[in-house]
Amino acid sequence: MAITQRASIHESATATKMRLLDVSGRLFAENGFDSVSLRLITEHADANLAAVNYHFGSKEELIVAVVEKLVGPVNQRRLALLRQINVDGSEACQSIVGAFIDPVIEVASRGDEEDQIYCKLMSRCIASRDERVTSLVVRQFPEVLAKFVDSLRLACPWISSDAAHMRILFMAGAMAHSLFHHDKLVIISEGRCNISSLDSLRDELVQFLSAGMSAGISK
Amino acid sequence: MAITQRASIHESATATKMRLLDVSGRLFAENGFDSVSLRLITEHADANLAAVNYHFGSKEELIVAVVEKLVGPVNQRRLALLRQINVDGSEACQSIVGAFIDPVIEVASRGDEEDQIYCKLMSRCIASRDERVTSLVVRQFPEVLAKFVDSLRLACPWISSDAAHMRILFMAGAMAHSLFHHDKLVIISEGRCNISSLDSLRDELVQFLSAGMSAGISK
DNA sequence: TTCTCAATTAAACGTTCGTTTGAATTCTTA
DNA sequence: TAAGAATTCAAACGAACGTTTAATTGAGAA
Repeated sequence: MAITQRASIHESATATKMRLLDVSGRLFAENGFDSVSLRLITEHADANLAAVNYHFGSKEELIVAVVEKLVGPVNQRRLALLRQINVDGSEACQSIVGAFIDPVIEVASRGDEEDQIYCKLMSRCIASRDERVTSLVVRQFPEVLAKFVDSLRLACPWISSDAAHMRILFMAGAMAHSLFHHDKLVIISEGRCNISSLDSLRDELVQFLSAGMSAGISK
Repeated sequence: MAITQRASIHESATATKMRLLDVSGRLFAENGFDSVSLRLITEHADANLAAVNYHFGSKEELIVAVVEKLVGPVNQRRLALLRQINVDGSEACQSIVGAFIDPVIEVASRGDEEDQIYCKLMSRCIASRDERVTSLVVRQFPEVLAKFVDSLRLACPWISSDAAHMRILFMAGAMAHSLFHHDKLVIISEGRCNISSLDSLRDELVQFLSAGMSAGISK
């Protein structure tokens, strides 16, 4: 008997489904997961209101799909960059910091759009305390955290395990926050600071963070 | 004629109003501004559902009241600490970082409660992109940012204005993120890291950030 | 062509939200 | 104590949300 059963919800990839993923990413990045309604998403994606529930099952599963599509590749790239580092070199800390930050910058610069929506979405994920998102982060970050802690302690043997963990946390926070809010800096500084490009922000971040990472030997 | 008009909404300070402020702070800190409904707030505060609208006008004005009550004093304390710093000293950067962080730690340690709800609320404000909150932040932080930039550039004259602004942004991000998520670190590290106290986190933060702040002279 | 099933559509459902209302109650003060 | 203002209360309102349903469309296989 020829069984032609309906494809699993996560296997098919129609044009509508991909449009929903793309539009959702944009809107979630700019306005947060809760504030964006399915009606807004489906309007922007030229789809019917029921399309999200049909293709993804629920709004929650849509969020999961959007986040996993974004975070997974970035973390894989981080680990790949980390493996290439010589932890004995004099610039090991800069390389470690770069391995953490650059995959995000790359994703942000890859898009054909002007605004850096992927930075904002990524930062939103890191900074979120929403259970739907943090459960994803908790699932995806242990390996990244462990590997970066190992590399950091190889490069800077005087750092305790607890301190190394905290410094990775500091790095993630500084990166997420600055990628998220650097556009507000021109307002809060009342025009005195104008970040020209993502690359200049990246360079300042690396200089700042690598100094913090290796702190403590001379004290 | 003796006009006894109703007091302005923001002047009176009944016990109910203060209970609402207190309970709202706790719930907002733990669950975010949107997720917490007026019904949940008024239940926890032993008040009627209409109490918030009566005492504050709207939920939005309640949020403003909660945030301003928290952020205002912290920023004043920051500026006070900053004025006491000798920017020529060898430990100027540590003092600058301390002036930024310690007021938050003080508020967090002041409460009689165990959990550090004020840290979380403060971090939620800093990290938020909610218009209601960011407009408050944009209004309250220009002076703090400008003064910290000035002090940093006096202590480290080789830092450009743009770089100084960015480093303050990095500091705020690392602080907000780590105060917000340090409780998740034990999970993500799979038990390998256990932050014992807020003070130990503070000390690591200061060491990390002051190194980042003064980075660049030897390059 | 006819059948089949994935995809789309319009409409409605039940819930939750912030807000409003008007009466009841408590507190103040003359 | 009596009058009036301040506060509390139960109840309801309209809007917005995620979700579901049943009918319809459209393309590929038999």
